[in-house]
Amino acid sequence: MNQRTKIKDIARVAGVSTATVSRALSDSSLVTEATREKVREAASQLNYRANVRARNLRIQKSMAVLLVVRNMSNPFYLEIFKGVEAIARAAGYVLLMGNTEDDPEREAEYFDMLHDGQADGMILMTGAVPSDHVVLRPASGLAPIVVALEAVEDCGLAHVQIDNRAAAKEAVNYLLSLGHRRIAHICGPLPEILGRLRLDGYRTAMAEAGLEIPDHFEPVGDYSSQSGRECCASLFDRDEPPTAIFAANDEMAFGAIGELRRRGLSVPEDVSVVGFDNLFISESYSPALTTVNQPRIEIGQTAMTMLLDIISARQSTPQTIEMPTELVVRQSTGPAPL
Amino acid sequence: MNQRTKIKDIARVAGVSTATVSRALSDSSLVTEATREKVREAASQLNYRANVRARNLRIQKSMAVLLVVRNMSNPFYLEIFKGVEAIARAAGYVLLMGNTEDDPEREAEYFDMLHDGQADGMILMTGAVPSDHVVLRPASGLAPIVVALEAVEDCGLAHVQIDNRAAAKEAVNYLLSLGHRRIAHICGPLPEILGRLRLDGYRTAMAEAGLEIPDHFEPVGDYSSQSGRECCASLFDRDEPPTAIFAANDEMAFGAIGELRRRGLSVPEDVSVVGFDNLFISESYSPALTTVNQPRIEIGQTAMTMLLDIISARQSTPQTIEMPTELVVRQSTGPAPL
DNA sequence: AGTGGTTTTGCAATCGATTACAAGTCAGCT
DNA sequence: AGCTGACTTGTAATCGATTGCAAAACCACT
Repeated sequence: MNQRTKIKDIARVAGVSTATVSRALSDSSLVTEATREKVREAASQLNYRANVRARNLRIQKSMAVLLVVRNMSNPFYLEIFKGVEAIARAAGYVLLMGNTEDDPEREAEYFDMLHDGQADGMILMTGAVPSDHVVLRPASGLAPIVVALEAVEDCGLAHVQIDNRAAAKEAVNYLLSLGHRRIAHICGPLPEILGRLRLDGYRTAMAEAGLEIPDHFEPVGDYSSQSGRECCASLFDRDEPPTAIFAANDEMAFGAIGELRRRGLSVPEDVSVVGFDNLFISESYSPALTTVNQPRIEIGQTAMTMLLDIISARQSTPQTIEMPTELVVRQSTGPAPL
Repeated sequence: MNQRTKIKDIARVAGVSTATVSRALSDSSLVTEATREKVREAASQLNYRANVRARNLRIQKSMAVLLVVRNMSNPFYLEIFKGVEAIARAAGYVLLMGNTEDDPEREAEYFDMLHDGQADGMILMTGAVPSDHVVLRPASGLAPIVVALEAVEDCGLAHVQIDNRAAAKEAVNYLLSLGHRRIAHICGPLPEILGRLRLDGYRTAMAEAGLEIPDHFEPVGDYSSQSGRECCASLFDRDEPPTAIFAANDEMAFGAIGELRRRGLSVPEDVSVVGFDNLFISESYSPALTTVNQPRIEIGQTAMTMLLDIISARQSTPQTIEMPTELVVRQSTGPAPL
């Protein structure tokens, strides 16, 4: 049922050759206005739409880009999807979704899809790259891949990033400016570069303020709110608990706030909490969460724009673009208690 | 750079014809084990992957399904994506994302994609269907379209739904069982069937309990937390405010809770709040939100499974499957105050 | 009418696979 | 040896568009 009329039918009805039909419909300057009109007439009468599969084979493109994430149901990606989609569709590309679940085999599959022509390019939001895949070393030019918000070292790929270290540092500095001294950091998983960079920013800010970080002030979570809850509990089960918590993402911050409330502590009067990401929900959380905003829509747009530049060979060296972050101060932070 | 080796190259290296190569690689029983091995050898040596574009043209499929939503950055869809993706990939299909932003033109575009063979099927999560599109009346069989969580009347399309009315009723009944009598409902937009069904469930429950609904107890929001906040304010700016609020979705419930807190009311001691959807974040909200769970992963899986059945012509009449919902009781609800 | 030049059109190759059909191979049997 | 039938392989058509090249049409001008 997918296909009915083909170019041949139009040609017959309009009384011209298939070549002319093709040219007329693609607005080539090689056909007279009269012919074009005749063809258009026939086409719309027959409800014609060019078969994309045939065209793609012929022009050697698929007009599709792959967007690959580690976990499709992570809300963080939503607006990135949106940004990517907007630019892609404007350029006539469709968006293929990939979900790796951190499975190396799946990751490789998506690279294969690039290789076998199912997509013309790929935006990667998984930190992993198959070590030695053919698409990584194209015969000429740059691999049509943009790594977004993750970092792959020494791969010769284009990147769109934020300065995680600086952003974390800014968040901690803000807490310091409120008079907090005992500030803890709920880390993300440390095998990942992201978690390490944010931790590093935290440590740097503390060091520059001349503060020692107690041993147990750096519990490690996994970005889930449950882990935020547990890390928070570990902080408050000991003496001299922190007066402020900087969590490596918003979800862990939510977990921490829940745990604090469970313990009868109020935010921000007793403890201040800062998150990272500025999820859509952070603003309507109560208390509204102070957090580091990542310009996600713009990140998506930028990544897709870069990818288009690479695909069309406008760009042939791997660029790294850094997007600005911004600390959004809301109600979950306040002056340090006395 | 996308394509390098083709079937011809393999044929040459393996010393057989292209037909044999094709057959060997597709595990046809028409080739001897020896030949197959020879071909496999050559293929892996040359790093061969079949060109998907060529194959798709020949077999007249695109092995892609379209997932079309109104707004890509709505967190509600996340797990549905995931469910759809899981089934699709298991069946060898890739997932194309569509985003309509409620623009009828865009909606039509996605139907065109079906028509011109860019996708083999479509899962629609927009309530809208172009009134008279060719794909809606295929020459034979059923249009390869499944409508999920929205309803399109009289369209002859397959549906996956939940019983919104019953679910809403159950939520309100629960509040009634806690002793609440003044229960308000923050509605979703009423032009949409979803909003009307939930409102209807609320009214039915109230009527069956013999309760009158005051005029202003049905403020209408737009599913945003901001609108939840405003609707809540409108309820509490008058005398005899409700002791419980049933919001048509979780985000509005969050907004309402924020507003209640701002007014110094505590949840659930002073006011109980129930949401709808069970967003990922609702569990870690504080207080954890009592809400109606929709089995989103399963909804996605079911929709995709139905679609596959239609595509493969295993199913030729438009079915409607109803998925079960479940009231998840958490901390945002409690006994009615005296 | 003939010439040259510019547009328009058509023919047929092409993209790279799959597959119907024909042809070839081989073993077993009389 | 010749025949039958089962099993492999190869040839070439096909999917439906795009496009290089050649042919045709048209126009203006001598």
